[in-house]
Amino acid sequence: MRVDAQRNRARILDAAEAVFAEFGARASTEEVARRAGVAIGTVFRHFPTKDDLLVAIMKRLLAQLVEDAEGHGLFAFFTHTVAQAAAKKTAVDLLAGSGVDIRLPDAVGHLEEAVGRLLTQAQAAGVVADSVRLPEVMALLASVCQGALHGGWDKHLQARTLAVVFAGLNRD
Amino acid sequence: MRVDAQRNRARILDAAEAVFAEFGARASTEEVARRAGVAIGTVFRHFPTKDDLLVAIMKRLLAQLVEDAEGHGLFAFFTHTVAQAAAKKTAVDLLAGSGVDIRLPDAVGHLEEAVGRLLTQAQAAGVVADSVRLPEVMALLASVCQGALHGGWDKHLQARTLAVVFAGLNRD
Amino acid sequence: MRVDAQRNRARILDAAEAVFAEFGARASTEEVARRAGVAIGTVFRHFPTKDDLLVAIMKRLLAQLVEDAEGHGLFAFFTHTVAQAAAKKTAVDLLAGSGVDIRLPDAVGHLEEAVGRLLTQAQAAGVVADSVRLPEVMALLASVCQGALHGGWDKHLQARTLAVVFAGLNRD
Amino acid sequence: MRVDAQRNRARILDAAEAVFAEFGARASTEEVARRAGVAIGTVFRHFPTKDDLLVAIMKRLLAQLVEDAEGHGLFAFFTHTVAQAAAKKTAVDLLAGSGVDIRLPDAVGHLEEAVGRLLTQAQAAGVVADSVRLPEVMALLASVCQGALHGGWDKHLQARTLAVVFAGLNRD
DNA sequence: TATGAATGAGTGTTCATTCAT
DNA sequence: AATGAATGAACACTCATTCAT
Repeated sequence: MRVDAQRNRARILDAAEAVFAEFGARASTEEVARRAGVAIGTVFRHFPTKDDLLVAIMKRLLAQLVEDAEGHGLFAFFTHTVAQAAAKKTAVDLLAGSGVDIRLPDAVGHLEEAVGRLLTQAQAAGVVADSVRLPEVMALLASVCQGALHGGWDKHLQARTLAVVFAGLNRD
Repeated sequence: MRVDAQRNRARILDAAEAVFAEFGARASTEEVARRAGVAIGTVFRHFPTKDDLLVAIMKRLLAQLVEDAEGHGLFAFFTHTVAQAAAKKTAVDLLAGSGVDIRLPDAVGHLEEAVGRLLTQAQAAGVVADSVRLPEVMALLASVCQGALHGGWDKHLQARTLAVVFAGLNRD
Repeated sequence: MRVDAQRNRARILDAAEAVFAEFGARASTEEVARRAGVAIGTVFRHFPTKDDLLVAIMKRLLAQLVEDAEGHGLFAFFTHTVAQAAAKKTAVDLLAGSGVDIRLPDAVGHLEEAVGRLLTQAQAAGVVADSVRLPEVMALLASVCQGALHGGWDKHLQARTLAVVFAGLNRD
Repeated sequence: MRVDAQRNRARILDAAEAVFAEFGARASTEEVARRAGVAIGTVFRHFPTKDDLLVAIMKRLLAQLVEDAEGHGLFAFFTHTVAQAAAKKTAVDLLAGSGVDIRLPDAVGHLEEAVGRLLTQAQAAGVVADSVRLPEVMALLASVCQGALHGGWDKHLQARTLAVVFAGLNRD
């Protein structure tokens, strides 16, 4: 039974990620249940509140970002993350706080650590100026992701925009 | 009575701007009416649809931005707009499209023209590289505004982040 | 000023007849005002209540029926009235009492008198059996009008249905 | 819980039939819920739209008519149905199309078949002329029901009116 | 533990009616 | 007398959440 429950939890998370990515955080919990192939009660058993569900998604997405950060350079990570932004609509949306107030100190902290490592490497490699600090890097990452997401930028605009940011990081 | 109606229209817009800034676009039209000191029917007489109200707010805010663009340099305008972002939460939020689908080609077009002029001036003055084009400037403006808004950045972080962007624009 | 008011009253009645015929009694008073080229307040000055307006229309339509009754035989009047039913949707609808409770003893009385005269003539001419009384004639008239109206009968079905009724009146 | 749901569905239908019969199709869904002893959400769970509820009532009533048609002669069925009309106000009202646009081809088709059988029998028995066809029989049935319903006819007037119709059917 | 029916507060919107101009 | 802006009760419908089965 534990196994089934675990499987259901995962299914619900997957469904929720897809549904919220498609319709925004205003999508109904019923729709999530439908997509997960589960009754509405089951969703609420696993996540007593809609917000709990959103928080859980966020945690997964942030963990995914941390994983992505391993094995890339800072600029590659930036580019990759921005490109994914539209696909992972929810993450950015939720970080952006669409109605829901979410605090995820741990998950965010881990991401900051990961990006911090990339920053240090980039500075050691001389591609980012020493005066740059982590907060503005995180700020720029979040900003450009949101811009890319909501603006519907094409690849070309993404590239041009990131070029400006990278130039700015390289030397300011 | 035209005068009173005009006054009410303005009051409703002010109230709506405040309410939507505080609670997001999901705030109820009733709350707007309450804050405007007006019956719900009056809101719907002036704006037959909640979306009409949101569009009207957007138009005002974009017009305000256009006005702000006159008489500033590009970087000053950038800085000022980002600083205002949190105060004018709605504008960015709506541009970001939280649920509501809004097309404002005219108003957006005017803003682009205004920023385009600033860009040309900045390039003439040699503070922005000639390779920079308007689309990425708009993209960066929107991005950083959203970042500043949702991330709750303090003045210091705003400044550091913009410093990177300005350096990037200056030379990339 | 009296003249203008009278003109407005007539315009409102005309508009109301058209609007209610087109959209049913659920049409809004605003729509009537719009079609009459008059402000909503003017409608309510002339007819303090929507029901008052409906009653006024009914009176006009019944008076029209009385006029139609002059110079026709009973069967011709029947046929003509049924054919008009769809065009004069409201009359039948209101007689049918769609929500609104209306008592129009005088107007209905006059119509009954007129039809009574036709009945007497028809019996004198031997085309309607002597055993037939006015109440069932009125009942059949109202019934078939409603049927024709709501059923969307074509001319052919109208004719066949009336043929049965006329045969029944001729000899029962 | 399927059982409880079924019970609720039935209760809602009963309540709706009563409420719409009493107040017309303009009665509020809330009133139906109240009379059914159920929360408003339950009504909408079973009938996602007010129109769905009206359609469901219609289907039930038409099915009832079909059932009534079994085991009666045409005239008896006519008489019985007209007498019931006032009690089953809604059916006629809805067939009459008060505002709501409803298509019930199947249910109506079944009723036509049933009445068609009665007609054939009546013609075989020689009480209805061979020249009479089903469409005008249906038309007369609907018409007289509406007349009886909205005119508030007493038993006596019903009988006299139907006598004319039956005479007309017998020989025209 | 899963189900899905039930709840009911809340939302956007309409419209008859009132009333200040 | 006419205008049309304002009112506010009412409505159809949604959805997060609870709970009986």
